[in-house]
Amino acid sequence: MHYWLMKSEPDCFSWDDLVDKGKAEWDGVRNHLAQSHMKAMKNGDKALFYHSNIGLEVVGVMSIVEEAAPDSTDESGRWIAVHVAPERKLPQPVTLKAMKADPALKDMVMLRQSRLSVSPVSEVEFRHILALGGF
DNA sequence: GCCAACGTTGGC
DNA sequence: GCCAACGTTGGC
Repeated sequence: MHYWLMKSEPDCFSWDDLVDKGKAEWDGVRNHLAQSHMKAMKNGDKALFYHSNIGLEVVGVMSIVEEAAPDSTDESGRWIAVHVAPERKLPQPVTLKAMKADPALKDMVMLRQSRLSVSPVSEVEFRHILALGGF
């Protein structure tokens, strides 16, 4: 089992949008490193859903329900997407500020490479964020 | 193959 | 609205 963090701008696609849909294609990722992370995802892996630009916080946990397949929004055939489903909403969102201030999270890939929209999270980091979020 | 110019992302 | 980081493009 591996853990990930995936960013979305909530005015484009939010946690509530994902809950409404029940399952969604995580499409539109056009960065090779982010793509390689998505290709490494396995069914059952967990991913943190992070709201970028507006909110700036981790709001919930998703699971990967379909592994990498061609991105339906891509006509070139070069890009892939995975499908995700909501698992649980965090009782308390975990803000970027809180993550930056926490020594236990100082090595998080998303903090080191802020522009990367899909990044790996260690199991320790994942559990720590869930604890901060009220689990 | 290098590098300057430019575009995009994302935090502030 | 600005700017830093970083990816991409195109001229040489």
